[in-house]
Amino acid sequence: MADQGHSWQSIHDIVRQRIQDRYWKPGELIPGEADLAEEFGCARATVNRALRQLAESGLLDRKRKAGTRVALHPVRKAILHIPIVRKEIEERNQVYGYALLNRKKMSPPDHVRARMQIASDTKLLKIEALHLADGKPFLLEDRWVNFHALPDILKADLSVTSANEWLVMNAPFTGGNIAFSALSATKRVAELMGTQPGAALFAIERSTWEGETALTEALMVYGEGYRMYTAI
Amino acid sequence: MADQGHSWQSIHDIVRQRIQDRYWKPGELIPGEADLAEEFGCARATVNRALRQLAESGLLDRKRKAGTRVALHPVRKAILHIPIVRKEIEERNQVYGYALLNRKKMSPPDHVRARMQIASDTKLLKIEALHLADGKPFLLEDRWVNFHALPDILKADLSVTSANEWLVMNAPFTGGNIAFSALSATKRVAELMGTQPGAALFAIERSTWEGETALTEALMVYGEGYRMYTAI
DNA sequence: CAGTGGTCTAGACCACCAG
DNA sequence: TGGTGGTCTAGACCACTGC
Repeated sequence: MADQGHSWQSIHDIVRQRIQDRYWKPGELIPGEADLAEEFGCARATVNRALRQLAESGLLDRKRKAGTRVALHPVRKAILHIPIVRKEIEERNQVYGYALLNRKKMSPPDHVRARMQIASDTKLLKIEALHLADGKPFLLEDRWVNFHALPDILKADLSVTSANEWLVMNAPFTGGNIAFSALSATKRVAELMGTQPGAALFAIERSTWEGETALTEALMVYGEGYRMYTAI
Repeated sequence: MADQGHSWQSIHDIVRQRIQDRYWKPGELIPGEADLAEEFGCARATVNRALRQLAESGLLDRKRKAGTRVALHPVRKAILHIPIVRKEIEERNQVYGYALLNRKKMSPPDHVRARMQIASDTKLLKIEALHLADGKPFLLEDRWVNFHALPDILKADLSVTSANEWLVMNAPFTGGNIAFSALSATKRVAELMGTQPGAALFAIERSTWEGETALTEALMVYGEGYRMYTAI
């Protein structure tokens, strides 16, 4: 017979409760897996699963030999789900619209070239597009694409499918980074986004790489009042 | 002997590579755990561990009976680590400073009362504080604390330890949410933060709950030019 | 060196749900 | 209702690291 004792979920919950109740205090060493397995009447692997989950959540610190301790400074992790823009708008039950403003091969400015580690005589594909929700400006996409690494994008009809969406579907990447910031609307951005110059806008900069090769770098400027939510 | 075949990590990497190489295409059904276990010469549990990890990363969709498919729209998740402000500044090798601007019990405005689901005659502890990096304004903390649920905070010396830090160390919570946004500096905020009125500032609003009880709600306004980074 | 977590195995039962 | 993933077990070896 299997499954006589606790499930790893129930052990997870019990341990979390003990941490919350300060039965085990921050920094304190909790019993080893073998001891807990005996207490809960289950296999050590089951305890391991529960404690591993709690460690991933940042509630426990685990080290071989040293044992398992309640995290002193529980790292608060917020997991942001970054959807395709179209889906984000459709999930709000709004009608998605899209307008390609600009698309041409050109030499990127120095700061872009430096970040993407592109040779000085190399051109990139510059794309500007506006994403609309219910006909109103929602997001301004300003992007540089390394088409030498992604030649297929030159064949894509970017007036129908956004570069954002094309890349998600067609450009596997191995890594990258994201930066969130606030920026002040320039006159041009304000006109495009239908706000006043100087308005505070939420922006995301994203760069993605495949190995050592930069694929794309994008600045996504959201409309005024946009908020990005997540649960913790 | 154990550990003769592949490790779950190596299987994880192989499968990820196959997805990236389009050996298994988006939406496609991949072989079952038993088949893969045979192919890799390991136990099914090992394959399970690898595939579970990939599903958590959003690369696979798994369903009982239906099998495992390559995710059609790989959800891009960004994990934000939200540190204690002091640690964030110290990790930049800057000197942390802190100034308590305001601390008193008072009735919260309606929108705060509504969000926190506080009875209309209930007072909360209102705290304003400025966090400094190398003596310059870094973050403005504007917070409401439900001291009825956290009576100990009334005994804390918030002119030494920030409410932010006190709460992290002393207030276990079961849930909450975070919103990121951009806002325009009011005259008062601009004076405190040393910027011009109207400057675009990055802001985080956080609320935390223990069960059904709201513990605290905070608006954290960062200095001009602040960027929040994370890898993907 | 010895104790702890990390992992793997072979086998088993079960929950779910598409067909 | 049968196939698939989800989980549990008892036992084992290993890797890391504090003492």
